[in-house]
Amino acid sequence: MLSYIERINNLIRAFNPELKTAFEQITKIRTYAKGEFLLKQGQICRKSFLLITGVAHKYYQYEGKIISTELYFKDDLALAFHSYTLQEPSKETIKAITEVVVSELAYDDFQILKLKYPAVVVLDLMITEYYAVWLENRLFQFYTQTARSRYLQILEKSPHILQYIPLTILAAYLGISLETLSRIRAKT
Amino acid sequence: MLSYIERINNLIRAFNPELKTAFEQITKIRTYAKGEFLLKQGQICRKSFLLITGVAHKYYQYEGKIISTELYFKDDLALAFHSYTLQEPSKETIKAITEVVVSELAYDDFQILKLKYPAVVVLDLMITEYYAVWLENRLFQFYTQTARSRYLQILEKSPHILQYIPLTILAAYLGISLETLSRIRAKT
DNA sequence: ACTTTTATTTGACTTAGGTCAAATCGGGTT
DNA sequence: AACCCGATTTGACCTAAGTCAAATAAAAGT
Repeated sequence: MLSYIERINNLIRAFNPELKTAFEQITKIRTYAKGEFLLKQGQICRKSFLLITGVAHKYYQYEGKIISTELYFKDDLALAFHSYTLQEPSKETIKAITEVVVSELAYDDFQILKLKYPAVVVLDLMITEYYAVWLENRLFQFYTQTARSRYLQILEKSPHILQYIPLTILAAYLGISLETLSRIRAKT
Repeated sequence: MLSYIERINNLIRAFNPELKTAFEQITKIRTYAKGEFLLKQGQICRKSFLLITGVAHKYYQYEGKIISTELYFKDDLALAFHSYTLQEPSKETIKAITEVVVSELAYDDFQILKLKYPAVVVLDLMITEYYAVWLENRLFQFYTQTARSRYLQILEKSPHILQYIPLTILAAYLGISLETLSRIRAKT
């Protein structure tokens, strides 16, 4: 996702103390071991996960293949949007690639908070807006860029990704086969 | 977009009379002739357009090619999301394919309404959520479906599209070349 | 009806990326 | 040091879709 985190942080910082306390009370720090699932396909996504440390991966399977939808790092908000928003079973799985520490927040608690504090609805809207912009951007990249330039762009913008992510996952995230990624890396 | 319009309509129906009046006052019916632009690339998207009749097309140019991002029919809400949300110049253009009648609503007026009525923020959130789900779905289709099955799916789900849309635009919307579309249509 | 323009189809050829299978490379184990 | 297992690379071949160019077909203008 984009670094909309600053804007959102500003909004949160402006929350009154009462609301801040309310937030802290429904938020829970938790650690997931490497390889553990934050959400499994078929489950309803009832929590959002704000990554504090580590790397996570959201993906689904389609006709045997793994299709990556998102990679999460520090400060990213991980959730299966469709499932979370409509509280329906998720097609996507979220898995910890490294050990991951998250701040968890239950959907229901968040909804209750929104009823009580209109400012939280604004927060929700902002997060959703930025997710939509991120999606538009990803779609744009798939329309206009070749596999190679998508790879190069990641190299440039987020070289840290390569640190932690096995090539299988990176290939899936780029929407190409492992072999193609390997060939791209060979040249250049 | 999905037919989220019902849910949204429910929400709007539940608005109190005062808010309904306020809405009507800032909303304006307008007609665009076939070929006219609702928004040009480079402009800031300062209005949203709810289509009442007609068909419109959102697209951008990239390296000489036209890339379609959305087709709008009756009850669809047309706007260049990134530009609208951040009030930045738009990469996208919105054009009337047929004569189009819309209900226009200015960004600024909508923002003011949101400040005054929290329910409008909820409305905005709902619309944005459904747009994000629509985007996720479109991305999913590009990942998993071939050009042919994307075409067949449109044939099945929205045959009315073919009524009004020249194949050039449909091809762009499917993310394929005009020739490929023509060949797909030849078989089957 | 006849011309001009625009939309669509068809043909020949190219290309990015996929698939399947085999070969290497590492890094732990013992 | 020898072995194993997953990760990565390399090779040979295939396919969906793109490109460019030419041929029709359909619309619009006169």
